[in-house]
Amino acid sequence: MTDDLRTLVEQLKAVSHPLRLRVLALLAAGELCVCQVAETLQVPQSSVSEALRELRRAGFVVERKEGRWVFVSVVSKKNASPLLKSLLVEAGSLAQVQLDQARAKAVKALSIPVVCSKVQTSAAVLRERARA
Amino acid sequence: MTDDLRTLVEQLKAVSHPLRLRVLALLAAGELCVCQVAETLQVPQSSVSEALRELRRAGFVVERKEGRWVFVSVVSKKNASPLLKSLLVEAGSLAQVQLDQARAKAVKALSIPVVCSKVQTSAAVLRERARA
DNA sequence: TATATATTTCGATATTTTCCGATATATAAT
DNA sequence: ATTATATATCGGAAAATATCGAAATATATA
Repeated sequence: MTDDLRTLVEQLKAVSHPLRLRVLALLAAGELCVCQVAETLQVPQSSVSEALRELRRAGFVVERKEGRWVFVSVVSKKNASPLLKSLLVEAGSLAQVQLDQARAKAVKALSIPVVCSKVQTSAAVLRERARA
Repeated sequence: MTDDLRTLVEQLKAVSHPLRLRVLALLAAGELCVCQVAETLQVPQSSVSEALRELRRAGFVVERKEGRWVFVSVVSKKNASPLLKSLLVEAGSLAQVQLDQARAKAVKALSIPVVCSKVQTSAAVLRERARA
């Protein structure tokens, strides 16, 4: 098997999994941190972390560290393959994905990571951001 | 998990496999019968049959029976999802796929199914076609 | 009818993937 | 320093998938 074939297969494998596809499609609506994804989708944090590792390996998402948080987002349009683009379009119309995106909005609105942080932590981050 | 998500995941699973992806990409260059695919890719015929079953389930290929042969091809453009279309574009540029397509041409040129039929059989099919 | 060919399905094993709790690591707050 | 929070990695059992020869099925030929 040639390398280029292997690479494409690996990319397809990365998204042919319910959780990984949901995570990717969720991030298409905007950056989130790992624990926000876990809270939104109601799955164990370690599962989200593993899902993101695969999506990163495939080149579909990138991460940005801020304090103890890791914020993830879909790669920029210029770095996205046509395949990824049409996948996101296709996934974006799924009922489940739309529910997930709505829930993420609610999770974000409530406060910084609902499930894994206290209000003080949120305040600290806001201070941190103001400084930067 | 909602049905629409499950369906998309199944479609992605169908192509996230080296042989299945090769078969699909091979057929993008034109219809072939099962044994021609097996001969072209040099894999057991039962493996090709199983690969095609998955691709059919996913709605990516259709079949047409002619005598004892089963000819398979990619679904028509109007039945192809945008996702399938960009996948075929992406796959079509792979070195492996281009080699496969060239080999299929040679296999077809030699005669009707090289590995699994005799010359008489080929002649019989030509007669059969002439009659139809 | 008997034989050959094309394909599918079966069976059985090997391999990979999934899943999630537990643990480790890193960073921040007190 | 101690504690709390966010994330990553590990371990390993259960489930799913891959693989391919062998048997079954279908169709054509002699």
